[in-house]
Amino acid sequence: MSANSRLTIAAHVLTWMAMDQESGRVATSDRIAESVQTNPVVIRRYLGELRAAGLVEARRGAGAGWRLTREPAEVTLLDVYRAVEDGPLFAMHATPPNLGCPVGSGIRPALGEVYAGVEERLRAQLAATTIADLLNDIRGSKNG
Amino acid sequence: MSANSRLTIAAHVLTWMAMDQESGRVATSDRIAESVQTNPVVIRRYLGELRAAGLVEARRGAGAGWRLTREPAEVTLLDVYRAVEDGPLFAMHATPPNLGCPVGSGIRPALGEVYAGVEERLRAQLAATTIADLLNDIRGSKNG
DNA sequence: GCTGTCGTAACCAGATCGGTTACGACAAGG
DNA sequence: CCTTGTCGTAACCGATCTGGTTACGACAGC
Repeated sequence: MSANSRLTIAAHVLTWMAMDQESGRVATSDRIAESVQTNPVVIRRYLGELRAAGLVEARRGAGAGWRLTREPAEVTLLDVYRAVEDGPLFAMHATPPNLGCPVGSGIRPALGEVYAGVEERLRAQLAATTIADLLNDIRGSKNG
Repeated sequence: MSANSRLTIAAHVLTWMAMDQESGRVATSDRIAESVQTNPVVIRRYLGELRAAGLVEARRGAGAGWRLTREPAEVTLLDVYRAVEDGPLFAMHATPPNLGCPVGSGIRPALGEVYAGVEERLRAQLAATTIADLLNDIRGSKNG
């Protein structure tokens, strides 16, 4: 699989913000980029998508930065997934198959049913974990 | 998501072979390519991966072609998935995060647990559908 | 106005994937 | 033995995706 780290990065960003918001400091793309170890512009691109999904908001001007719009316990990985991934998990043929062939015409609906079930389960599982869960997990393994 | 059609194509190929083997003709990459509507070399590449997984075998020389090595009812989509997809569904950071940061060091194991659970369910669901199921589905919707 | 940050465009590099051409390897059949 | 048809695979191209980087205008607080 073309391994996709977008969900990982986005979850990292939000978890970092959830932890950082207790410090009273302002979350900027520069500080987040230090934790992810990448370029601030990359972080701003992710934050832009998260903002479009309503998960974060930005303040501009001097002393600008980012803020979570919801409690970390109310943001699930499914919300994050929806924010940064658009297409389906498994795609159909890039160019249509031969519809004159029984398999060519029938394989897409047949696989479509399977894929729909798989994705539904996947989403349900992602919805079962929140940013707060991740934060607790991180703190728990650190203390214990 | 970088929509991946590899599982779709591989399942198409195997389902086509399952249907075609009843005709008594020889399955060649050229004939399969007609149904998928792509280049025969592309099909041979897929068949090469499926052969490495033990799902098909090839005969060379004149009158050469491909054959399924198992009954279609004994080949699941999980077998196909394993044959043509290698990496994990969700990847971790391409370049490691800042391990000096609690989130940077803790996010990977925390997400790793979630991802492992998701993949396990995904595999279980793919294992529940066989090539024979797809073929029956195709024939059923055609007749009904 | 000065300053710091966002917002975004632009370009590059690497990886993945399908599409295509080409050519050697192989085995059946005449 | 040689012709034939297919496999097996390398090589190259182009499209797409993603991250990395530079650059610069927009914005708001001081």
